[in-house]
Amino acid sequence: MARTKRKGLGPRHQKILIFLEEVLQEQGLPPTIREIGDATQISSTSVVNYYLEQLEEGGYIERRSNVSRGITLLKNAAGEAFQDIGKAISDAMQTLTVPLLGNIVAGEPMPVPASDFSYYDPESGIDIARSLLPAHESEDQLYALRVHGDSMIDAMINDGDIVVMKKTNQAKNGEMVAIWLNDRDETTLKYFYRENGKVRLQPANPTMQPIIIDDPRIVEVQGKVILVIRQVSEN
Amino acid sequence: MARTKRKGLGPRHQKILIFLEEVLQEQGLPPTIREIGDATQISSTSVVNYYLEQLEEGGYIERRSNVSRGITLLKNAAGEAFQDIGKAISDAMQTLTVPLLGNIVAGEPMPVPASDFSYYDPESGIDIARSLLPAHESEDQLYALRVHGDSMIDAMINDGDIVVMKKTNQAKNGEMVAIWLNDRDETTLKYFYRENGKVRLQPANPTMQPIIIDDPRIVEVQGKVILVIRQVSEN
DNA sequence: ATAGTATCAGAACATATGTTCGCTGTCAAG
DNA sequence: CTTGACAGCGAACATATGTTCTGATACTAT
Repeated sequence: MARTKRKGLGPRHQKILIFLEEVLQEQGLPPTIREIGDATQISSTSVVNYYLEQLEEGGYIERRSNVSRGITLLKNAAGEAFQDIGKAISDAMQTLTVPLLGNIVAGEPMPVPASDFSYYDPESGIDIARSLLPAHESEDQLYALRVHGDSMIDAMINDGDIVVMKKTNQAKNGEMVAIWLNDRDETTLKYFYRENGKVRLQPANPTMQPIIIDDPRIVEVQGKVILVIRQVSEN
Repeated sequence: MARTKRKGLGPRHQKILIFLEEVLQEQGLPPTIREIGDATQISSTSVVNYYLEQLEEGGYIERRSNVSRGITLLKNAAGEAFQDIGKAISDAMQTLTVPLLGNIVAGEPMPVPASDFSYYDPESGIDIARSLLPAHESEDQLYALRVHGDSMIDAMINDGDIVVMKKTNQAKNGEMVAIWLNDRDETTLKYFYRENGKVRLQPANPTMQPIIIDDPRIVEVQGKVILVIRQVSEN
């Protein structure tokens, strides 16, 4: 009924992408439609626009409408993700700042973010390379706490360590979670296992014995441990 | 005869420079004159232009005439040269890739980089945000090892943990170092103290007893521990 | 006070730049 | 052959954006 649909990138798409990469590298400023046209031997601005629309659909670029030079390169001609020129976006992609909300102190409930804590004033933050985190962690569910004292020694966590947590109320088997024990008035970090109606809390330190909780209602999951960081002091 | 000449940067110059830096970081696209005006409470485009001219004279920015958004930031408000937009330099500044050289296994000497290992082919690397490291660590002295087994439990280091080390042959008191014990044929991580001719190796776990070495010659410092990272598995 | 300069506003202007539309040519399927 | 999707051109249009001009205000050295 018609011509076969375009499969991949035609030579003009590629030319445009290559030119975009070049210009961004050299000028630090995205080109105009007419500049692209000149560079790629496309005489009409509408045709350039035509290809830009396709590239945007394909996820290669991003455009801001009615903004001059409002083109952002996302993938290059080879399809590799392109570190955006001039943007720290790639920074934000590679490193992630997790708010340091407070301290874990033995005998006190540990700080837990409000259910919506997307806006708040972090006293300070911890920078974590994204590659250290599980792939899909959404930034706004994470927070960090600093451990004070030796109360978490059975979790192999030392005084001064930083734990990066993910806010959650339920634990899956095998996850390390922060748990508030109603009957003892204390917070601990343990591996969580639900076993025929009971809850087994397993210390990270394999030389230590688990705690078996008969009544699951007295355990309250505060969050899930994602990462532990220990900065060994310089002294 | 007239008003005293402007000396340095007025508050508006600074506001503009700061805004420029911000926008470039976040948008990756220089702002228009009107956008600058809005952001800095300058109601007239001519006034913005006025300040931009001054900033250009002062070498803070560069402008391309008759080009929309043709502003390039050269120095920031503090007068520091601004990392060239469009370079991944800022990436490299904030995150640092430490080569993962191998594993620590009980009873085997742990891998130590050759004295010059600036060029080599890392099988893999660990990304660390610079802010997690002591300020002045030079990148090429660092390497990482993964701990296998429970042999480092007395150092509060678990199976699977990653230790970031700095290559060194001598330890200062109070530093946590990797030590090869000649007489026992094993590597351990301990806090190092030299005390009247003897060496005291203190486990990180405060519940455990130190090792006292009478003859300092049987301890061989392999490196110094900078950071310990534990990625809690997802399962 | 007076003059001269720096600072600022607002408008008018010029043009740089994105958007839209009509029209043409090609090609493959029906 | 006809049709319809694709590719392309050029012009017209709308507006986003830099530039310039006139005038007002404030401040300071003379």
